[in-house]
Amino acid sequence: MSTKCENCVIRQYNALRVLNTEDLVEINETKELQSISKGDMIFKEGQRLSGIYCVRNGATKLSKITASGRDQIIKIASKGEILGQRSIVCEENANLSATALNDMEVCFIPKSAIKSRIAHNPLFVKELLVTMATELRVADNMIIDLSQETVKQRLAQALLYLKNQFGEDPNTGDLTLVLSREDLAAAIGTATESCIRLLSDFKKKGYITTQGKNIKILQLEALEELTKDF
Amino acid sequence: MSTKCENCVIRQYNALRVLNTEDLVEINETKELQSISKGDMIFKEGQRLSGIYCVRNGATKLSKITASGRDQIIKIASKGEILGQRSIVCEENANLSATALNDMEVCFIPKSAIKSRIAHNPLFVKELLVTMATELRVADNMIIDLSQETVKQRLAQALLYLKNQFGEDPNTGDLTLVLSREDLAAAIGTATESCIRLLSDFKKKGYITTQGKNIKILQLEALEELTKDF
DNA sequence: TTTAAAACATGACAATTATCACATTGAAAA
DNA sequence: TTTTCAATGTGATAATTGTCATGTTTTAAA
Repeated sequence: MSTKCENCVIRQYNALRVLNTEDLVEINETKELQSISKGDMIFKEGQRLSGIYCVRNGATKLSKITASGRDQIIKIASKGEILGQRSIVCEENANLSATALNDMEVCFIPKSAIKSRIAHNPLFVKELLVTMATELRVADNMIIDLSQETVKQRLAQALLYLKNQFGEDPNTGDLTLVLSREDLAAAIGTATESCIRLLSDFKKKGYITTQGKNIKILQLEALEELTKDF
Repeated sequence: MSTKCENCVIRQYNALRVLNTEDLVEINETKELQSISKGDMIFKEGQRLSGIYCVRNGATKLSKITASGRDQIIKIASKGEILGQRSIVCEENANLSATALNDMEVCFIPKSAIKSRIAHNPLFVKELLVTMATELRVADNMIIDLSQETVKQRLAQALLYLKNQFGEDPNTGDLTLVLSREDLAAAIGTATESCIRLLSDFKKKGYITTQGKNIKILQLEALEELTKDF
């Protein structure tokens, strides 16, 4: 896979797709390819960002940790998604932390290059706007889920989301994106023990099987049924 | 207060502020001033919007109702805020319903006029982008609150928010924006009965007094203390 | 003003979920 | 390989919150 922005296919997934060759050449000259190891933090809540990160490979959690010590995952970003664009647009410090869920490759694009595109390329701004508006809808719906659905329903939803978004191993049938029980709990907004307990429950009922951290969905329909409110 | 967009001070509060006179004259010709009575729905989740609404007076709740019958308030919008811009930007149906919390005056601006500004005024798009990005931060933080704070903490926060955002009656000291117990419960994501019970609790402790739907904050510090996690 | 309906309030109870304690497993390092 | 530590898993229990029932008050309409 080419590391030149002009030839990069990743950008088809995000707002960078609308940039012309001239813009892309300029971004390519300033960007920096970075390798991030599983568990490493790309940036931390409250930190001033000096650019955005375009995910080439791997997945990251965007989360916030509170005084009570537990953290809540707002979003899982993967291939093609951009991190930090909200902060750059608002000229604010990061509101969330980004932590690698597995080994990652990201392209760091300095703030100046992005700001310059925002200033001169209206089409790019429009694309950013649509992206941000879509993220807002997703966040609003997450608010609804958190306030209206039980932990069991949210776990079922999360498993279906992981299957749809990241797929299953063609050999084993296990969910491709492997989360620790702690991260899975943080994604659905519950205590780790509650999450584990419900996974055991799902196992007992034959909806899933587990092997270490790996999870395999056996009865898709049962999980889908759970997500419906009666 | 003038009803001509060119002279309207309300637009200082939103993205319309960056439009030039020419743009404003065009919008003024197509806009329509509407009166909305308390309790009326401006638009409903799933509905196709034919424009945006600029709030001149009054307040509205943006909420979503689920199959289980309860609704969750995502946001309270008031003077100067724009409703429906997310849907227009994404060309999607409304994700939330907007219901008047008191009598309102809104300016309806047809989709075509807004789309035309988006197409030709990069500065306007940039402003929309910043607005949307800010709303996204607010939504993300609401997710954190819902998952990490207790109902009691969220109620304390909501009361403080109502005071800061809408103020208190200079005579009585009551919170200016009056919400039904049901709406207050929907705002903090709990059952109406739980909300009422906690209000009674706050009364017993002397933090607040109530008279009908009116609430007066007596001990600001006590409520602020509650919002802190130990 | 009277009456009906809606909103508010509280008790009793059940369900959900968190917390603490501790056992077991698995993964990584010595 | 052995050892060590973190992650996973389970039980017991408590705290929080939701639900249902029912009475009271307020509001709006006849």
